[in-house]
Amino acid sequence: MPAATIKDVAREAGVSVASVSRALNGGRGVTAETGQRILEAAQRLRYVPHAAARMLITRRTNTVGALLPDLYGEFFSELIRGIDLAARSRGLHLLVSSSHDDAEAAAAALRAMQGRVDGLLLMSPHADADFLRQNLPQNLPTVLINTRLSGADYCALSVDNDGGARLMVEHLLSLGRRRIVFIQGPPGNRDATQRELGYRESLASHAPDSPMMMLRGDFSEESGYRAGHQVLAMRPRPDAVFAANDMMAIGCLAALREAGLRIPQDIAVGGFDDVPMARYVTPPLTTIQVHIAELGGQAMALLGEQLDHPDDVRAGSRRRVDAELVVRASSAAPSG
Amino acid sequence: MPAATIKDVAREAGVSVASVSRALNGGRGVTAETGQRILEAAQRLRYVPHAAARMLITRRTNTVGALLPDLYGEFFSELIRGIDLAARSRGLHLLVSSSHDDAEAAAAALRAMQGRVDGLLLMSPHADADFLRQNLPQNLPTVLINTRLSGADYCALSVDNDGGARLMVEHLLSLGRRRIVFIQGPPGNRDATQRELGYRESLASHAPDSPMMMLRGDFSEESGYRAGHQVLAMRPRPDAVFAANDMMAIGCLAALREAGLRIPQDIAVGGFDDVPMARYVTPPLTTIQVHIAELGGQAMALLGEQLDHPDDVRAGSRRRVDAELVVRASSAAPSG
DNA sequence: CTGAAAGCGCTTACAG
DNA sequence: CTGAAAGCGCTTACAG
Repeated sequence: MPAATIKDVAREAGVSVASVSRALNGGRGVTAETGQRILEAAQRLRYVPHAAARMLITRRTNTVGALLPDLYGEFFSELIRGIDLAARSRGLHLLVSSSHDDAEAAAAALRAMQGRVDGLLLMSPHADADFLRQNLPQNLPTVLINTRLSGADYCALSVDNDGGARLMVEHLLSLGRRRIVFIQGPPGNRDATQRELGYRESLASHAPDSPMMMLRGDFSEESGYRAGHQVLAMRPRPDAVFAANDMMAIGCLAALREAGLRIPQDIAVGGFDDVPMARYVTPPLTTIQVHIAELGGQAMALLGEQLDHPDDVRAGSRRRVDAELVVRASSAAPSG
Repeated sequence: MPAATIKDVAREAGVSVASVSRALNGGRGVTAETGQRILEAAQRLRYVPHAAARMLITRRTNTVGALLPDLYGEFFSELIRGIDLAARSRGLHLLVSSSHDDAEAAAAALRAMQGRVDGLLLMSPHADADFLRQNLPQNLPTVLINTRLSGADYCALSVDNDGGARLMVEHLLSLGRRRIVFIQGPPGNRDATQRELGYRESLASHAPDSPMMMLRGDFSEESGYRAGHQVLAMRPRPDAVFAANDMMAIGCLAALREAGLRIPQDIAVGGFDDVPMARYVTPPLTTIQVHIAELGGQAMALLGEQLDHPDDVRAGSRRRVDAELVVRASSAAPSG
């Protein structure tokens, strides 16, 4: 037997469908007594309003879409969880889509979401200004997460990579380290670039005499390991390494320890991300923690505001999620 | 300006809406020439069919729902990724919902999905037979993932915990270990119980003379650490530890090493899950790997079959995803 | 307060 | 091949 419709409820309660609709949507415009009768009838029939019909007439889907580059790994896991929680608390459903290999696939995913969502959370390497102009349905509330976009047409939210990196450099400097080498991430990667910028800025302003030293990496543990070997060959040897992410820091740590260096006595090591593993390597890794779930939650909050007040969207509004220094054993004063 | 509708396209192309619909849905029933004209008009207007209207009339949402207990952590991260990939390859959208603290919240989430999805992937601690009968919309194709349900009314998919645990025990036995202690998971946890069962079965059938030894744990690293101390106190000391999950194995490893035991020479340690960290502890952890993404993918495949052939649903069909032994340095022959 | 009716944007028999 | 029309299940002015 097919699911009950509003007609069935109306018949069961002996009223019109209009009254059923009113009773079930807040109960305004019906007497308490009719309302009660309708509610009971609906319960008896296990009536659940047909979502599509409601969407069609109200032009509201009560759903938000999340377009992400991937779902795998710590970062996305936390991000989507933050989004999910915030969406649920607003009574919104969450439609996810990820793993778009190229811009065309991302565009298709974007199109496919059209009409299914009231708003969009978008994080994509393809999301430059052109792409958005081409593919984003106009008037669809959208919040950009961690995109490289600098334009002022959309709300955007990102991690404070720059500030986080500065925290790390200042921490290392405060320990008395003066020869801090930076292991870069993949060229063109936005996070990596911003973290490097923070390193440069902080060093320039707080220790103008300290040399800026860069080693190439690609975020992989292996590249960190290789960079570790390069560090070993540098003369005079750096007294601290700051890797643009934890995995490289971990690889570097391994290379340095294999060579017999004591950490942090001989050389301090810092990373970025605070992956779960950071606490488990030997010695535990000093790093920068970002509250990713909060990133997702705040993005959802921003989107929620747009949904509630479509008129005064503060397009171009930017917000950042703070990063935080987590000191562990891999960094300490040279003496001890 | 509001989004273009099928009427706009019809007017633009100078045909009826019926023809537009036919042209855009496979092009059967229109001449190539008209079809072409319609396609161009649609493109010009950036026409995207209104999803809700289509759902309403076709009774198809082209969406599947995934109800999960959580989204956080390695397991769910991989699971949802496997689901997402498989869904996309079938042209299906993915609606997710998670973190239902109690049965009532899970029920509400289930109800909210009604009418929004063509099928359901369900993994929930609350999903016992009663719960499903009460809350699952009838006739909604559903695949249960890793539920404790033994009934024969639904398709179900689960991890082969039992077989995986047997692999580990057989491995340890093959190394000559004869006193293998098992660290249990949380009481009532299905995975934990099945893994323990595998331990018992395997020991009983392959080494009936070996003692069965159980220590209580709760899947946390701390509980593994505590269990490690208990292991140290046992006389004669076990020559191998099999923890019901990796985190406990890692905690146990720490306790044993702190006490000066050599691993694996003095005692071998095995875990279950193959979390990313397993490769990074010292020594790297021997464990059981489960292809979680495959679990998600296969669940989606099972659901896809039901969607394609609603008539011959093989309700009650069970399937398991294999587990695999990954040997690392934490286990080896006692000699070295 | 209540109901009849229009209409949201589609698809699909049904005629022509 | 093509179009007019019905209808999917709702909500919401509009009357009464």
